[in-house]
Amino acid sequence: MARILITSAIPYINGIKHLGNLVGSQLPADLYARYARARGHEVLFLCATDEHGTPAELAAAKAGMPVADYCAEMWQVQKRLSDGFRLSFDHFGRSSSPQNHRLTQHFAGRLADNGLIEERSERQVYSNADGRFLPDRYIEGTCPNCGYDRARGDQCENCTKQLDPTDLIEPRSAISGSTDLEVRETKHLYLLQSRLRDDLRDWIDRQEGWPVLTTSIARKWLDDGDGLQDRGITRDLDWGVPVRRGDRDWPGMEGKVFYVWFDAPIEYIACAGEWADAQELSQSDWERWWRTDKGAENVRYVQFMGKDNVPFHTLSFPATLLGSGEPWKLVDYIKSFNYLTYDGGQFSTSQGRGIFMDQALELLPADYWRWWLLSHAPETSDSAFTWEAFQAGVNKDLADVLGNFVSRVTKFCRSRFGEVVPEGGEETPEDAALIAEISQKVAAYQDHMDAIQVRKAAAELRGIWVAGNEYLQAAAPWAAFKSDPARAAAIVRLSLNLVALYAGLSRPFIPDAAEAMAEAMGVAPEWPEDVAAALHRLPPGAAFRTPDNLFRKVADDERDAWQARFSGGAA
RNA sequence: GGGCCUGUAGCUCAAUUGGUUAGAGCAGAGCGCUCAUAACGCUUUGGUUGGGGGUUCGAGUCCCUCCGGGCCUACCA
Repeated sequence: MARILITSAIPYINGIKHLGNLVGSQLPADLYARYARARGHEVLFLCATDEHGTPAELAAAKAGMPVADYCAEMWQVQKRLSDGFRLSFDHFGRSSSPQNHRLTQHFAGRLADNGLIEERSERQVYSNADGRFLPDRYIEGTCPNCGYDRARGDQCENCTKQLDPTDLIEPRSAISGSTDLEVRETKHLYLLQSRLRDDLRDWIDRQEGWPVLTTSIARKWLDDGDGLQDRGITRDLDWGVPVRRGDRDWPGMEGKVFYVWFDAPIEYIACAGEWADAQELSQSDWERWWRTDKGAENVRYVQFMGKDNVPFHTLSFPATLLGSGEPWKLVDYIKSFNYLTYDGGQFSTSQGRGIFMDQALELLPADYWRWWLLSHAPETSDSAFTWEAFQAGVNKDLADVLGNFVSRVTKFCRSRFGEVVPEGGEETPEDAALIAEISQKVAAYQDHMDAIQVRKAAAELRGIWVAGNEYLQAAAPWAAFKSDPARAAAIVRLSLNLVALYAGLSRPFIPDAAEAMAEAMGVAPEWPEDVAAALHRLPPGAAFRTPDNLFRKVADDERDAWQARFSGGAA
């Protein structure tokens, strides 16, 4: 029994996320959270929307809404979709929460008190037409290197040369197209991460077993060029956490907000506060997860994220926590993921290419997506979504191997013995061998889940399902029924127990089907800490219900129709 | 340009970190079963581990080089 704090990278607010986003953070985090709870650990699983920054302001403007209203509405949308995918967050918060405002300002104050924040003057491009400063990538113009006329202020996408906005020929606002731009002087706060470089490196070096993806990105940032760079943590925007030094004003910083990447990770902590408030708990109830002086010293903290998020979670956020000088809990394990590609290219929000969470749930129930995405999680390299593979995977694994097993067992029993767990018959060495095999496979499954090896865990779970079919085929209760009905009863009894066992084991991956299996067997979907005992769990004579088929198959023509529909262009 | 990751059967992936004959699933072929969603089970075809060179008793694994794919490169998040 341990205490495990789990956070998923918080999804940005400006629209519905696609399946690539989902499989890179929220879905594996949910898998692990569900597993940890099933094993009896105390879990706090948190996620939230990431609401600040320029893209949120622009998306709200495009929707013709005040940004606060837009975010509130999009939070509702994302919450509903999270529920649809059965993401079991203990709380789904918002980075715009009052709790996060206070905490972000608190951290800034602590960092300033510790000499880790510096005010710097810099020159940035201001658009008079848009009435705002423009981040580099929101400035377009002609590339001085290759002549491409839609180069961005940070980099030319055509020749990949890195640019400064002032390098562009005929620069214009990417938002309005206006060329009425000027360079203005503005002051910003910088977090002096460079001073924490050695502390951060020591901390990274102490970690064992982190994915190569995680540590290599962290080391690259620590050692690249002049080493870890200081980072501006404020912006000239309206929407965000107002810059304050703790609970005091910050002279010279009026009208500015903290940079979204400064306040977003802090929301992991603030979200625990939101959770406590929502549950009518006290401050100490969330602090025991986050403060090592208040109970968090024995918490294991695991983060899930896509690879693009790694620098902020390995460096910036730890710098914030370490630099505060306060005993905040640092992450113990960072599980990072590569990208899921769609039919050979990138999922693209702007081009409407790929499948988005709302669309996915219109096509098929959550379990189909959860199973396929998790069993193909991009752990070692980018992995590809194709409709052919998706169809083959869900049809074979879910409908044929698992669904059909439940169907053949329950329907055979119903037709020969009725809808009750049959009594009588001796347990044979064949049965004992199955129990031993399942026990061994469950141990392997648990090892993979403990190590957060998602694909290996999925493969092992599938193997456990397959073992049921192998057993049934070899034991052949339909043959035994004619010569030795008692033996057939024993085989069927064990097989029905397998269905109940599968419910508990499968629940982290496919929670709805697991519930259906458990309900049919008249039990709760519990984790089999003792497999042998679990396989004798159903009392002879107990009633069960033959469930509807757990999974339908994806037909070739609907696969083709979906492929055509989601080929892109139709945003 | 620099850095990181990656390349294994037609496809998707393993391979206990240098150790026997490189393994699974899917797809293909054959057989079996008839309880079941034409499902299940058994058997089986299929590999010069991207090419070349090197180190080693031994290389998918380490080194060099070439070729291909991907990502990151710090003011998008």
